[in-house]
Amino acid sequence: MATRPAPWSEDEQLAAPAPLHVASLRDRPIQCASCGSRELCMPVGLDAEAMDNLDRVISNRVRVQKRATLYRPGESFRALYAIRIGTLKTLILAEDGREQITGFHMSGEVVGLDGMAGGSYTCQAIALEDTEICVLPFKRLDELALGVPALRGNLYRVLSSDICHDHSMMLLLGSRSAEERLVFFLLNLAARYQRRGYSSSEFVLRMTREEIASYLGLKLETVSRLFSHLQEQGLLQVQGRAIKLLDSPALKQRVGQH
Amino acid sequence: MATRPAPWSEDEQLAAPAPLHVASLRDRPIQCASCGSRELCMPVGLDAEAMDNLDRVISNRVRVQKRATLYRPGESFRALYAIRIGTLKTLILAEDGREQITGFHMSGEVVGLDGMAGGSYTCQAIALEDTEICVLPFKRLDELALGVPALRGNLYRVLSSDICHDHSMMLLLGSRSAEERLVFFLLNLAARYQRRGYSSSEFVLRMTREEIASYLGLKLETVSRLFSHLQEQGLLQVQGRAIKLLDSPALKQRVGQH
DNA sequence: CGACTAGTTGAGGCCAGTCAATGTTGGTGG
DNA sequence: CCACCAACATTGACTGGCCTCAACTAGTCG
Repeated sequence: MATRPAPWSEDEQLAAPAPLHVASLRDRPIQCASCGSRELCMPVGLDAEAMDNLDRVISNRVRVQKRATLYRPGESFRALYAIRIGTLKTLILAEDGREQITGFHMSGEVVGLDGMAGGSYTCQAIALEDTEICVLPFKRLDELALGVPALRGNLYRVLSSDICHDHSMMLLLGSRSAEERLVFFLLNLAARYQRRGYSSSEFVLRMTREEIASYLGLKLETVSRLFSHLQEQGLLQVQGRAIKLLDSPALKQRVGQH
Repeated sequence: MATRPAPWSEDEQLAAPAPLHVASLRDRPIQCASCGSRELCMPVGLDAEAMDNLDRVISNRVRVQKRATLYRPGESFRALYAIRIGTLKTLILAEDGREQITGFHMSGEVVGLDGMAGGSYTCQAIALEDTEICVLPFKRLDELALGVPALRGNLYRVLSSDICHDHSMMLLLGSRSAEERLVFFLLNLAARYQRRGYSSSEFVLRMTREEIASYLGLKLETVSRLFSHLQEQGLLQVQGRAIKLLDSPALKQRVGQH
């Protein structure tokens, strides 16, 4: 019944050894069942057996150093990557050199989805801090998912959530003012930290002003000015990358949330 | 091995009868194998048997009248929709009433992917002209895909392509000037018409200036002025919605393509 | 024919970008 | 440990691209 093979069906072994800044953690036994991100990640809702099988699918866990690249455009698609600990940015490059950050990703999130379409990644993923990654070879993940509806659902969910995120970014970039963009960004970060058990009102940014600006379609000076402006109004406290949201309700109101 | 059921696993029957402006074409026998869009759509690369099975998955083909809604935010996710003939726009609505068009979709393209994540659609899909749609009940599509790797690949491809499209829109909205945005838009339309066997230099827009503007994060006056401006420069000819690209190479150069 | 929608064009204003100077922070090596 | 340097961040002055508001035209439909 099947016809031509799927593009990722080649062996998932890496052709070349990983570069030094992406070190394997193969020796360390880490399991989904004991991972702090399991409630946000691929194993959500899997029973013990399925989770065991997922552990076996994960070919490798790697550490990506700050500023190092996990994958880059053109590299052939073999795997999805789940973030265990740390933060990544993904970005696309235009022919003329302009670049746009398409997302900041934290623990439990899955990146590399852009590679499933054309056989190779279209984005570049770069660590914003030392980051630990679970490598999910796609061929094996796909095969396991055949027998595990919940895993299949999670795969679909991850893909579709990414689409929804991107849609809301299009709304942000297409119709919102600079201030609204920054406030949305901060509230979104806060919510994501909260889901991970951290404070939703106090956190340290992992990215530079320039990276925030790129993500929000602004210039770094504008982001800097907005931080100062919001601080003057008593809505938040900024000290370099340390952010304290002093009045979340007012911030939410400012962007028409609730 | 499976645990909780996937959210779309309820019966795919519609609870209520379809509204009048979305009429069923159940009686008309249409098959993927004879569909003009098959090379761009879900059946790409399927063998005859798989294509037959896909035909059986398609519960229904419907006609959506111009300006009618195919699905709307909050409506529970049951199916993906493949466009057989016609054009749709998808848009998201902000709480404050602002809206952003997230895509224009033509024959062979699949919409509704945003609904897979949360159990209900987050976008609204509206026909820009009378449009014929193949309804792909997701539960059945998913089941068929278990046995058909090529179909599974197509499903992944459609999802991932959407993500890539959205990324390029984020680059467009975040880093490009109004003129670049419009030129990109026109060149993209041209390429898509060409793939469907139509002229890539002469076509009729299905959308208003305001819809183009929304998609590109601009105002309709700006779009109108840009059309006039590009026409003055001899790059294209505009007569209402009829567009003729007079110098595609120059247009491509203007946005740094090749 | 009038009402309505879609599109064009002009005048003026403002938000965010650009350019530039200065301050701050953190990593590195002496 | 501390000095140094480069990367990061802040702030100001000015500019300009796109938005806003408004008038007008063209086409459509009852």
